[in-house]
Amino acid sequence: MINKKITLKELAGILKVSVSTVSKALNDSYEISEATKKKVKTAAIKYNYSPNLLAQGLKTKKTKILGVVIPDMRAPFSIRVLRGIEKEASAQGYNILTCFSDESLSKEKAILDMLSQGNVDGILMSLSKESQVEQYFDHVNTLISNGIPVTLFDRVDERIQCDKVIINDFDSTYDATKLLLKSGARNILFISPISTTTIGKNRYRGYAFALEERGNLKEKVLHIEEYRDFSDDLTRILKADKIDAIIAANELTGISAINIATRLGFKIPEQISIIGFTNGILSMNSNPPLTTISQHGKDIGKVATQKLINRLENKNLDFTTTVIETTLIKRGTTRN
Amino acid sequence: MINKKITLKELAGILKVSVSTVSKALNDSYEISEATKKKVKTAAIKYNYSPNLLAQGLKTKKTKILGVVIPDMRAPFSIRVLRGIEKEASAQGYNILTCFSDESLSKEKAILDMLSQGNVDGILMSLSKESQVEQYFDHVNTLISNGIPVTLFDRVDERIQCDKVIINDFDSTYDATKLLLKSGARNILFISPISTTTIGKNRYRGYAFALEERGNLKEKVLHIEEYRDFSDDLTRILKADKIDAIIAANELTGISAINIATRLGFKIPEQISIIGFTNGILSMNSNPPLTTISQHGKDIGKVATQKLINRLENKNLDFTTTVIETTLIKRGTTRN
DNA sequence: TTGTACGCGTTATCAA
DNA sequence: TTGATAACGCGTACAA
Repeated sequence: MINKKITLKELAGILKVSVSTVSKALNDSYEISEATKKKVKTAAIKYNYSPNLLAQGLKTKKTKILGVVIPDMRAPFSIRVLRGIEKEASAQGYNILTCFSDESLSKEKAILDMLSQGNVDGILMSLSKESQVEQYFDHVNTLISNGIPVTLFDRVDERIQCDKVIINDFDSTYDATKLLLKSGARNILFISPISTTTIGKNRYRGYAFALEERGNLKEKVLHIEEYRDFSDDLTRILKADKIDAIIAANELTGISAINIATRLGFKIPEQISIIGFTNGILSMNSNPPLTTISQHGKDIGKVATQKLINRLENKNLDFTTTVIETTLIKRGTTRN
Repeated sequence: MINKKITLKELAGILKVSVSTVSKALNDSYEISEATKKKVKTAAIKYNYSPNLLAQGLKTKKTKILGVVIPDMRAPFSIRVLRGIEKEASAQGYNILTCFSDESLSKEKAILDMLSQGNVDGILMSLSKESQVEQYFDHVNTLISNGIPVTLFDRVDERIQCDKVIINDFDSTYDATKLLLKSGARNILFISPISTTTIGKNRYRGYAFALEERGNLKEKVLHIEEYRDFSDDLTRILKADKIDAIIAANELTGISAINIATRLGFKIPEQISIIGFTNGILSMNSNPPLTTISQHGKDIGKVATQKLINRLENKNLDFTTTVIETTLIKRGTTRN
């Protein structure tokens, strides 16, 4: 019995003016006198009017909704990016429609299909593993050529022409490896659950390049499956190879490495140093706290959103790629 | 240059039939012959037709979008619920529009305002702290009386008449406390960053009741601020009071308690047992792994979504409240 | 300064 | 079995 929804037409009826007068008054059109504007606006508040977004969208072709496609919501990094996106979007008056592709190409296709049916003004997305493995991007390119702006973040591909926001994955592990070398490590193990993604490859390259540059050091790489227990593999390697440092290609792997090594009796960081990725809640609360490469997930989300909205509101911009620099956050799992 | 969007009208033009015929054919109306149905459908695929969701929504008053309002996306529990929601929703052909109230009443109002403008068929939400402190729920009740179905989960209030999904917070801490007592603990500290919420109060009550039942034991409660470092307070208490067990009212607090106690040289669980909340990624990866009360966040999300969709598709149901039972997951921070 | 009339892309009603 | 036509709620060119 409280304030029921009211339409423009009904409001016009009450005020005994035409629909268009009400519409224009509400939109502050110069054609309407201040007097009626005021009258209409107060009535709008009194009768609790608010425009129907669907009708408005249908008319203006703008919904003020941004589609977000994320491959894996279990990843703390994804959540940080999502927070950045949501915050920036809502600050700019946009809402977000969040979808998860579960790293699957077919789900990704279905999502883009749905999102291209008029609901969203633009799309923020990170490619699924499967898309990257299959190197299939037609669905994304179709979307773009259909006129829906897309901003890719984190997992991107050069075969897709659009705005992009990435981190310098190569540099991140290159720097991390150098730090470990400087602190005396000589047997650095690289553990990666994301070897199939472009990002995973770049992180590996940064590691490998630093070793090669130093000369005389052997690469040790452990490819694992995401969200799978790898304690047996790691235990074997730790015992056999006199590993004195570990770089993990994502946060969870870094945390698990700490736990496994600790359980085996290794002192961290005295005997084994560990560096992980993502300055997330896990790293801050591990024991000891994990030294990580911060990807500034929130910034990525923020910048990606800004770029997308910028494109929505200003046509004919050139596509650009923004690189967010990573930062090494030193905590308890590395020496000095 | 690829498959451009096409409308019903254009498709009708191509096929030289009327718009309504195309619409009906696509919707498998009994009025249309199989022959033309087939013809229309293949043409629809060929010309890449898909309905404009806005127009469809405007017409049918259904958008197949569920609004989700969550107070705090940093909470691992929220994320688990969100996953449950997303999964169930997408399984049932719904999409979700995710919003975060940041525990703020004014943001919560703004969000509901926006969501009530036609975009969503129904809303899933958990109340913000501020709403619970202020005991202000008019915005939610207005929404409901405006005809938008709402399902509340986790943080609910009896002054809001709608479907609800909750856990038995009282039982959860009651059981946890009993377990600790049984294992020999006599000085159990309860740490809570959520004392202002109904849930926080119930969790406290479960703890207090178990102590009272046992008789002769003193309550020890530490109220803290969420996401704030409480090591000083805890250190003081741990040193002064010979605490032998801790119950933390949420996951992050439990993890922090482990770290602080460990840093002070206490052996866990030998000297201090710890039980936390939420069977999340943090608890599984702490050192030692945290014994937790699993709230089955994904189930909560799933059930809440099912209830909402059920209401959307079947009118005039009575409101019900579903209680999801918690489970104690014993891991490394408790004895035997 | 205000009002009329049309269209956005659909579905639904009614006639043919 | 098919087709005109109105309507959903809004914005806007154009007329008044």
